[in-house]
Amino acid sequence: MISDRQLRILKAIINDFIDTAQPVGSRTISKKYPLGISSATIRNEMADLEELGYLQQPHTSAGRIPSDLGYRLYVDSLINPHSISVEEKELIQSLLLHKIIEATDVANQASELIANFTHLVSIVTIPQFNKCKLANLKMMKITDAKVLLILVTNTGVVKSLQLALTNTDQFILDKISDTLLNSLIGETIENIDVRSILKMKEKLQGFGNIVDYLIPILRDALKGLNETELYLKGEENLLTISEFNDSDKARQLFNFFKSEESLLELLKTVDPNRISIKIGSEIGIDVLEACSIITSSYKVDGKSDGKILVIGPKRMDYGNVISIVNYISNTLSELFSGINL
Amino acid sequence: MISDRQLRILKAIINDFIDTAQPVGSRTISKKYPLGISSATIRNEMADLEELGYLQQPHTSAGRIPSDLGYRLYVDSLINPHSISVEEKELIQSLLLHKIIEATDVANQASELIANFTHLVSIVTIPQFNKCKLANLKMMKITDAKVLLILVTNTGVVKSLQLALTNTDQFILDKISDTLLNSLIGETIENIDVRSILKMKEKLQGFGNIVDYLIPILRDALKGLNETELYLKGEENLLTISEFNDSDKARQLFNFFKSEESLLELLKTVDPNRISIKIGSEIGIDVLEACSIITSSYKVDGKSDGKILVIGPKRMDYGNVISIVNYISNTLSELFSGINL
DNA sequence: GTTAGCACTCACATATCACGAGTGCTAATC
DNA sequence: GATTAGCACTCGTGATATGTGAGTGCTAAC
Repeated sequence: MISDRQLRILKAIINDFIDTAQPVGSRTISKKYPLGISSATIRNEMADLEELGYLQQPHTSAGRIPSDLGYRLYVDSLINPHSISVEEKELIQSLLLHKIIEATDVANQASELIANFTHLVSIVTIPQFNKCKLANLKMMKITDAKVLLILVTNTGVVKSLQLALTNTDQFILDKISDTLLNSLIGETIENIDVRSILKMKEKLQGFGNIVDYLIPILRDALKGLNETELYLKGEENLLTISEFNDSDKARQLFNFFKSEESLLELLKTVDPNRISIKIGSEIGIDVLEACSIITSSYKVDGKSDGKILVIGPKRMDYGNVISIVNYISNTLSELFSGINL
Repeated sequence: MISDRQLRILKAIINDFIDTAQPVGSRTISKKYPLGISSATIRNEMADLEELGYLQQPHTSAGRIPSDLGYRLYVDSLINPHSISVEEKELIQSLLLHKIIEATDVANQASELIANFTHLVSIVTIPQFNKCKLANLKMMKITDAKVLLILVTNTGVVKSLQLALTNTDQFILDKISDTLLNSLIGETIENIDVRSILKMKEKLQGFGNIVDYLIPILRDALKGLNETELYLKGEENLLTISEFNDSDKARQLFNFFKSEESLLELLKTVDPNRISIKIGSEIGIDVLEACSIITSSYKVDGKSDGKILVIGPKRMDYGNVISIVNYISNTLSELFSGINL
């Protein structure tokens, strides 16, 4: 087992390393942290902590740095609780709750906010639109060949889709829109299948051929809605992180972030039920060996749906990141559940 | 004056430098380029070219690199004409002309395309929406407190704006939308002022108080439309460019790109009438001293409006970039003028 | 159990050196 | 007179040696 004093020393070492990015020596600890013990004693404890696997030495005559196991212990029991300031909360509220209407904009803005507050890389996905219920629907003529289909969910999320529909008239589009809305309102988007559209064809006797033409287009358009979209922000922050300012490391990470498949794969591993932290090798991805990932999710109508992910070096300010992720995920949950709309 | 042979040598040197990023020596030129003269002769000519200011020597015993003046001569008269392949054209067409409907998406996609094709940094701005004519308009209820105003221009560009409007009914919104559209159709967005909205108030006698409430909201929403929006893509490409893989240089550029004001300032200098190239010091911005910028613009309804900007190292493949920028700007001009819609 | 003291280690910074790519100049050649 | 071969010279780069110091582990004293 690990003693109380060892824990305090470990915490001091990790805090110092998070600050300085340099291997921490025993003298540094004894001078900077008021533990009331000499550097020699700390040296002994450090040797023990290394044997236990919580620390490691880059080379014989260097100080210690935390191992993944050390970080694990740290995040599980040692991080300083943090809470974000009122000003930050107000900024988040004002940016997320006002002036934004499309789900994509919300996710985009949220991701930007997280990246700016943490100075790390952030990913936010938008909730699976097709699990929401339809609340409003309109078709608008755009040009002679294009029609815009606009869908609004009961959670206040807007999606617009382009349909290739020639020779239509706005009057007819309005009629069809109204009929469609009346038959489909309250239905979840994913349940809007050809069957339910066909049913409504009867009600539109006068417009038979347009409806025939519309059905497959509508079906294809709705199918496209269940792709996961993700919003990645703050890549540029990687450049200011000493771990990655070897431009090769940075490039590797940039390339990883460029590949949407890799990111989707990574997103699949997010535990939707709680904030979770993965450290270095725990992530299981070579490129991210030097990183830690903090994940969370937010709920739409009580069901967990959208995901939040922050990627940074292992020596990140976990307390701070957690509090920000937490606050944003709560805000998004409220937002998409319509509480604040 | 500069002789024909000197021109050929200068061209060879710049081409080689663009390839290798290394100072070019006389022997390299004599071996790689079939100019039919010996390295000694080339050496003499290079000394002359340096005296004329077209070349410079990083240090005494190194080869030559082009000066800004050398690049200037090169882009003015020596670049190899390039034309993009049919496959590339098709890719651009298919990505820009299909599935996209909002102006923001078009600019976003175009910028992404340019960045991918050139492996450089690209900026595309969207046309001043408020100079276009209104073609369609609808208001949609989203939640009890929010209404979505959707505007469509005669060029097929869609903009949606959120209005804070409580206690409305979709039926009333439809009525108001129709009346608004009827009075405003064909009007340029910037001409839709309070006066014209007021005029239409008469026609909506039954909805007096809602209209009163709506007018200031509408005015504010329309005011927000003339902000320049810009889409920056390809920053990550900077990392693979040897000029910037000193992570400090890269960071400086990333910071520059982060600052929207700097970029808007830069965009102001774009000559709307033709493709233009600025090299290094010609740009007049310290951070971009090592860069060249290629700018162009595209037209909406015959008036030049949107801007395109490519930023890269001085030793970029000018011919290639020009052809891509050219093609994209033409495609966007067509797109926003509705020819292909 | 704690701490002072000391020999030891090793990354990092600095100085030194050899190499070679590239130059300018001169003299021979076409 | 233009071109080219030849050669001494320059100087950045990369390799090698050297010194410094932060930090360690261990021992012995407290």
